[in-house]
Amino acid sequence: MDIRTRLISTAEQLFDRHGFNATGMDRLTAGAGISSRTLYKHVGSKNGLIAAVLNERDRRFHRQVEKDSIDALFGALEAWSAQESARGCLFLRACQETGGDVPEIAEAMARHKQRLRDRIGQIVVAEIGRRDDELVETIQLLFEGATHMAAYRGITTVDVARRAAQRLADAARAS
Amino acid sequence: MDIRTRLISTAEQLFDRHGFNATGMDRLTAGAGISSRTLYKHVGSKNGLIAAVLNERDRRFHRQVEKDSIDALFGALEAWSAQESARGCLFLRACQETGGDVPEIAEAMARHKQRLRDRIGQIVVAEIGRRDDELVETIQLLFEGATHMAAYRGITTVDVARRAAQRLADAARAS
DNA sequence: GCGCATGTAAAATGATCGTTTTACACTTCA
DNA sequence: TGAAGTGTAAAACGATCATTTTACATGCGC
Repeated sequence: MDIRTRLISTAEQLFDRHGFNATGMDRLTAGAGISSRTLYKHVGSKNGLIAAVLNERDRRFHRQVEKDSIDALFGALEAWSAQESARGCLFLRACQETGGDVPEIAEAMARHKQRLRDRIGQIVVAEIGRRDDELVETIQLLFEGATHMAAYRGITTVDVARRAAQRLADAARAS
Repeated sequence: MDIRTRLISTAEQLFDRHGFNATGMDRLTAGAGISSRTLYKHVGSKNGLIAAVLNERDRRFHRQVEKDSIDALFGALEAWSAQESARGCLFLRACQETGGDVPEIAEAMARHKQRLRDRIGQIVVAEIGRRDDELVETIQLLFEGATHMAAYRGITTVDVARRAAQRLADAARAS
């Protein structure tokens, strides 16, 4: 496997499991099996590594979440939570741990959330045949809620979110 | 003001603004205007301080959220987000930053979430005249979602969550 | 075969971490 | 009067932080 890929992948796991500040560079180099010199050649700094991890995660996330129905969207979230482990939104966590002071990290978060919103917007059109910004925001609320509640109640909460979103879409379709 | 109160209050602000690990003891002592010796006499350790902050926040939060209707519940969340600043759930953040490895912190989080759930349970009974676990979980999903979405979309999202919860309760009442 | 990129190992950088300790000042109450 | 309690200031603790540097090994194209 490519060095950069291996580095970013192990860093993602360590950041997710232990937090960003609590994960030192030595644990990252040891985990990836590379020297610190190589790490800095590839990502420049720890913040650069965090940003790289987020951007890579964003790509993988949206590949998995590229669905056209509410049912499939929350099915994808359920699968994601099951395989990646549910510890809340890593993008929000990165921003919170850095106080929102690192531009490359804050921008990665903003991009990620905007893409999620766009995707839900497309799903709403597919489900009810027209745009409905309030419904989009409500589904995003349920999605965000499920992401974080799964951290302490388990992934069964994703199913509850899915049903609620479905019911609200049904009501919007009928009106 | 009491020393301990002042310490916990300034620590809460610093933790919320900059994160737990990123806030050093010197910034905490300087912020509270006390010596490090006094800090350790009062809370024992940094983790002890975090736990104390969370438990105090839990008390204040539930005092503010002690409402009997969906409308008032989300109104309280809106006020909370406006005055305390919206940076996601501080209880979840504390657990995430410590990897869930500190019992006193993990327990404070669990207690906080259980109390929130109980409160929503009472509201549901008041609103539709009977228990409905699915509705309780859905409202908690919207509450949790609003808490985190407010961090990057502003507090207007709380209003969207309130309306969705209201509509779902109306539907449950009618069925 | 030479130069160059790319890697490693390991030490050094200076700063900052959480925590403890030493030494001293003030109040309170018996 | 004096001991106990509660506070401060400041230094020291060893550990760990992110980052840079020094010295050396490898493989590849010209």
